[in-house]
Amino acid sequence: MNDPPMSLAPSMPTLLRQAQQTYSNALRSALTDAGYDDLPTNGLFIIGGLARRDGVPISRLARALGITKQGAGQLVDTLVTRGYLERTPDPHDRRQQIVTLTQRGRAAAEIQTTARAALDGALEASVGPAAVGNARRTLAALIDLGRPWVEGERR
Amino acid sequence: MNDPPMSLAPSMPTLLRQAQQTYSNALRSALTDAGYDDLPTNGLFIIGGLARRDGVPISRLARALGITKQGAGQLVDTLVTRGYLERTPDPHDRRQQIVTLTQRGRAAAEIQTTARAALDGALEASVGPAAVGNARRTLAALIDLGRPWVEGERR
DNA sequence: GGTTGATGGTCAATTCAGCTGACTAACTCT
DNA sequence: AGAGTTAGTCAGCTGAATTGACCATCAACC
Repeated sequence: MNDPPMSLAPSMPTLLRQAQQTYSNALRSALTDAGYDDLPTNGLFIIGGLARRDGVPISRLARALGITKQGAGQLVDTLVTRGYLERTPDPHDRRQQIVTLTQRGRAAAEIQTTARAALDGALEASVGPAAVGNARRTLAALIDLGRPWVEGERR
Repeated sequence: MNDPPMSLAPSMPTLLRQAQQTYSNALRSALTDAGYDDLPTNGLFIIGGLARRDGVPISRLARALGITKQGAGQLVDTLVTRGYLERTPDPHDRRQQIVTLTQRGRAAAEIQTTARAALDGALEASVGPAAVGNARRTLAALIDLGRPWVEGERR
């Protein structure tokens, strides 16, 4: 199509993988430069999520990340010991531990949000806002395509 | 039951992550159904890549996957012991071990390619070929955006 | 022709992420 | 007052990828 004959068009999974790595590298290095160099990979995800909706129980994190609640619990553990998160018991449901950002966590979240916005902006500058909007909708449609499938079949 | 993901308007990294999971789930379950249930995650990637361009040295795999050559070596190891790959020394450069698909590997690659094409097709049916093409180009632009960055920082 | 440096790969030990299984505590429903 | 469900933890484990040390080969060059 657009490339010289030698190179094949990369498959969709490859594109997605590399695109994700692009974001991941950008966010991580912004955080590292700002001194937040001890975040586990999924920590970025949690911190980013909590930046928008503060105070979330662990099991919700687990579902959002697609991992077990034990895994989420461990992840929160390390983020707590590293000073990014706090657990506070929910007064309304004494089973729940509500996870919130500490000051350090909020600072890291802000760095991350800024870095993400910067990359988002660079992408829009490169291909135009319409193309980005379209790509987002296409990705959302793809995810919806997979959703029903996942429920039944995934162990 | 209806427990929507915790983000309001999903960020680009979230979309990419879930989109990738969609592909990953589809390919993996197609392979599992066909009896190839012992592939490690990145094994899909290697097999898919080798389906197009057979015979690749390990260090190239490492670069393509964005992992260390040791990691790639281990991955190839397990894929060899599970019967998907073969190592053969390169006669032109006696340092290199060329990795190729075995019969089993080719069979698995074919299943995977078919499954991927099916999902590609479903996506095109959902949003139209133009939108998919646009999304691919947008992702490629995003990846290019990250590339110069990577060179300097990455090993 | 022998040294130097880059490249390709391996071995060993370790870290890290996430999983399973088994369990307790609290809430909900009847 | 139970029975079932949901939230979370503890303990032990696996798998993937890392670091560090190392060897073999090739390419270049004085």
